[in-house]
Amino acid sequence: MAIQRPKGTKDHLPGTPGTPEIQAAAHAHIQHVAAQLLERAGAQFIATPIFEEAELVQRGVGGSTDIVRKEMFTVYYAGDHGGYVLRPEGTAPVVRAYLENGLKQLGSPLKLWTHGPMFRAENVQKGRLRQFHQVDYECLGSTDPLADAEAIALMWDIVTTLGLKGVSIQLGSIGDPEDRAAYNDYLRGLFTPRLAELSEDSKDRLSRNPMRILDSKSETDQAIIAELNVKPMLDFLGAEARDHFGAVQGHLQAWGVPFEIDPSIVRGLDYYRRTAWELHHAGIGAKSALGGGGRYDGLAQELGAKEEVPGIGWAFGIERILLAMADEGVPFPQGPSPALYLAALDGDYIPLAAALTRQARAVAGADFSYRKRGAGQAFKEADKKGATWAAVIGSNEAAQRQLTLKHLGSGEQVAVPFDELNTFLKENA
RNA sequence: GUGGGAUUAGCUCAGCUGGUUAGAGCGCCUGAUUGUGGUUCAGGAGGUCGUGGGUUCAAAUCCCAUAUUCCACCCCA
Repeated sequence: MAIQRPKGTKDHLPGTPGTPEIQAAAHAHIQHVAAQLLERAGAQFIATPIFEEAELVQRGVGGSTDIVRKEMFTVYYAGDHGGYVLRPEGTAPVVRAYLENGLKQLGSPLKLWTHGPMFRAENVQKGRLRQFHQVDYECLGSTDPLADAEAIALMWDIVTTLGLKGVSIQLGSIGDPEDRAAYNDYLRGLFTPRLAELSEDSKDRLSRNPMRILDSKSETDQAIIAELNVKPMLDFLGAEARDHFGAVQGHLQAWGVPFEIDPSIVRGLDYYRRTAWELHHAGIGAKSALGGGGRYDGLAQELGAKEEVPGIGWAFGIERILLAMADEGVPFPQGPSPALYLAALDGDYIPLAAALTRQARAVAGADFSYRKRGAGQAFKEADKKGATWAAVIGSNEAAQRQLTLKHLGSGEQVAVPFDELNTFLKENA
């Protein structure tokens, strides 16, 4: 094997080899289901470049995050440009495009969705790739808790429509920036005297992001946390954030969307505030998050907008959805299979088979053999291609100007004149 | 970035303590099959044994490095 694909990437293949994670048709299915539900909800499709100015990611995602500190793919070209980055997530680019193109003119709030590859230079393990694919939804221009609840409900509708049963929504609020600052101060005050006892990771967390200490996997850390009787973030919410969080929960309950309050939820990107949530599934490895989202009312100004554009959005990982579906044994639709397969019994009739096939493609999937085939071979090929109907063309068919179509599922045979073929396929494909 | 396991045909894997032309099943191609598929039978293609180096008369097998992958940590989708 001379050249291999880069570490942490997957080829999306036709057919059904290996896991659904690499099946092109399975990826397309997820996108299709998401597209349908999101567009029914009024979300409009938007696509942004795969690469962006490095500064967009640094300011949007946040300089203290692991994404910016150690996971950026930087792109240089022959010139003195400082470098682009392959986008690691979708929200900052969508907000950038909204601001740059004045999409406010389309009305407010504006619901947008996108999908495509994202890039993070991480170490690889199951469900964790360097190029992965996300479906991304953003609702810009509203601070209403209805926007939050609707976003969460849409995500829930997509995973349940896909057939997943084992998904849970972990919902929390990280408050407004001043609430979070107060909580971080509280945590630092609590943990600093115990600094020497904390794990190495948590010593580092104490300065960068104290909330992360709370879900440390270290037993000694957890013992200290239990001993200190740490208050949850939710106790520090200001009145507005608390009311907002309560309203979000109320809407979800009214709509029958199940969720669990997770007071320790911490999202990895700096721009989040107030509502934050994750979708989890037990069957996809150590990282059980299928996706997550949150509110990011400060992001637009961080990117240089003069006026604030409140927003809320989420993303889920298509590969992780596929792993979850495989874990539950949820079936996937396969790639395209023709409604009709034709083969000529004699070389003289190959042009006729080709012409009829092309005619049939006006109404249905159709394919034919380039070579003359024996009748047995013809049906074997048709079967292998997953055709619904198959027929051979020889002197009889050519003389009578009709096909004997055989239904490969039932074995039933039907005589269909050439000029009624398309009508027949339209009704029976 | 850290620690551990794995890597032999397209896929799943066998290959004993080093020994001559590296195997199986599935899949693929051809034929039995100049007029009816899923079955069966026969034949065939496909391998730098992840890569590079070392030890040895001799390496898929032992040693070192490296790549990829899986598991865990960090952390995210």
